[in-house]
Amino acid sequence: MKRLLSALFFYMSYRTNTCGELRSEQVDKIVTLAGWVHKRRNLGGLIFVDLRDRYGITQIVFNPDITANFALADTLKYEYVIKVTGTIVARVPEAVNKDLLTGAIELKAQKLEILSQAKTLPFEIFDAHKEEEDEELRLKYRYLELRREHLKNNIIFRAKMIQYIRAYMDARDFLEISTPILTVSSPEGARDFLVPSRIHPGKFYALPQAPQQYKQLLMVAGMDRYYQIAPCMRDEDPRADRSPGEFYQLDVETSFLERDEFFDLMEPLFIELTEKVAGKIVQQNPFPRLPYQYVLDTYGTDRPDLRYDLKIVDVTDWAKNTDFKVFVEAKAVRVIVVPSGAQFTRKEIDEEFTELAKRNKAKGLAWLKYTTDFEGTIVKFFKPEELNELRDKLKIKTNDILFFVADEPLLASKVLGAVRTLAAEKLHLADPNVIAWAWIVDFPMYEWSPDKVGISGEAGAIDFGHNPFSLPQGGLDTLNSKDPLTILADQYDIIANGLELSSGAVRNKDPEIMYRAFEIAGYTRDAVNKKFGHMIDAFEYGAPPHCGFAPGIDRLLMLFLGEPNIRAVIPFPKNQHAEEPMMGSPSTVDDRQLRDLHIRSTD
RNA sequence: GGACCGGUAGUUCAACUGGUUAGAGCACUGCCCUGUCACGGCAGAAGUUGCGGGUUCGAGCCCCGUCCGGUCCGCCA
Repeated sequence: MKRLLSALFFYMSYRTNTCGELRSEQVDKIVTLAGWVHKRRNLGGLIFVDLRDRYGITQIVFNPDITANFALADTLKYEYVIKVTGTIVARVPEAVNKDLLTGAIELKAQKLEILSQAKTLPFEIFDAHKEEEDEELRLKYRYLELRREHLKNNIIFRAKMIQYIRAYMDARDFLEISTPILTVSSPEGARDFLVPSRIHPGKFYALPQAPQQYKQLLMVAGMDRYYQIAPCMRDEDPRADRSPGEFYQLDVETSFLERDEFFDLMEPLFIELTEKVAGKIVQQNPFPRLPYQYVLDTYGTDRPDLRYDLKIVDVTDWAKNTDFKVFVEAKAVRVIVVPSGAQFTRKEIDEEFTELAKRNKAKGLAWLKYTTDFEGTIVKFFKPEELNELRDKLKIKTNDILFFVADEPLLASKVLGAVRTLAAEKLHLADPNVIAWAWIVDFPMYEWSPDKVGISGEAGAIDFGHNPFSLPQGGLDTLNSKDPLTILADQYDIIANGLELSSGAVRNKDPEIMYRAFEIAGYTRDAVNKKFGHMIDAFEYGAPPHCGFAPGIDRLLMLFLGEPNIRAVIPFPKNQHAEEPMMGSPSTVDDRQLRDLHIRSTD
């Protein structure tokens, strides 16, 4: 009986194969395929249908001599869901479609069944290379857009990458542990999403911006290797590379590892993802470990694209001895030499480079081309021997261009950093198949925050540079003896191709160092106890040394897939106004729900 | 919160300097077609030019307001 039922089930089953797997080897087999009508070509007495599912496309032929219900095939429209049973046949050599993996064969349909009809579509599925429709429309019908090749492949890639990460972590004794979604406000800077409590009138949960405190408490709990594909929620405005509202991180924390041991443990993951999952090339292995101040000076940003060299050089000493007043009087003069940059036209220099420099708050952008000799509007301010000295010092070659910024040292580098990016873009210096990973280390513990109100009541105060739970290098002694703005933290970033993927840190697990670190940033002992009492408390019951990081899953996908827009790697993204047009979130709720939550809307 | 760009058929776009009945591809409807794979051919339907006001003999086009969308800055690891 059981066997009879299963035989019957097989006979009645929706499909025996997928639309992506059939090859010449399966010729003469009788199969059943199910999927969507991707294209149809109705020749009158003969109908071709490209049948599509997640796995691929197979051509179906309906022929009145073979297909029992041929008339039904005449009614097929785009995106109908159908089930077809028939025989696999080899195509004649002239009819082989080389663009299709299944192009050597076709399915000769004996029986057709329509499983679901489809209305006229708001946009075409097969026309996937375009994607020019209004994004609002595409987001509203995201389930249709997800049928398109490009987006479908991105989402499949996403699943594969996460699967690879899980296997990697599992093989290294990491435990995947879920932390609460309903939690309390976190110390990080972004605005929280709040969830009103029904049971506690006037109180709110917060959605996690990151599971930062939980993962540290897991270390105290002895779960010495933790990870999670963690949802993070932040109520901030979106950007092309920043998902509005929510995103995912590979959240990681480990105990009993020095910083460099942690790097050694995690680096192979990024190398394997680059090479095995994304099929790209790792530029440098092991990853360079560059100090924060060095990259800021040399590339004008803490997340330089290292696929190309183009370093910024300080020439303040040289500039002081010239007669060019702007250079002599400036605090610093920095220069970037762009090989082959002499090809940039005056229009490009004025309208693109100088404009960019001004947008970045430079007063101007000086430049010199070197062809047979130096040329440019500022040549007249220098003596020949000064220019020769510069040429030798910077090893300038024919057809180089030099961009100078004279300003505060940091600003000069920052502006030239933007110039560097633009020049590289225009000269196509970045190889899209290469990923240049690097660790940026030694971030400052504190920074000057002009907007923060200090203890004295006036604007401007010392604030944490990044994560307040980072360990200051040198510990308590350093905190007590050095100028706070010179103290470095055991804090690091991992970057690639100009994208920041994660920050991380060796954490501060010592209550005394914590109190002192917060004190410098203007928090009293009481304030720290009130806000982080549970953390301090936990650290007093035996806390292991621990460190971790949290690379953004969506950013990793953008990097591997070369997507400039983060929404192309998220199945159901929110739009620029943090709305989701398909489901219609956020939405109003009825009065009764609000009453239950002790909430009244003022709008 | 601010700056810039945009909004014409289901969709992607066109419409000269303000001038006839706002056009084309794809999709859609009907007909023809047995080897197509961006199939082909014939015919057809489809529009409050985002919305409101103004200037003009006349506005898709110019002006004012407003709504919506995109990009960037502010914000944000």
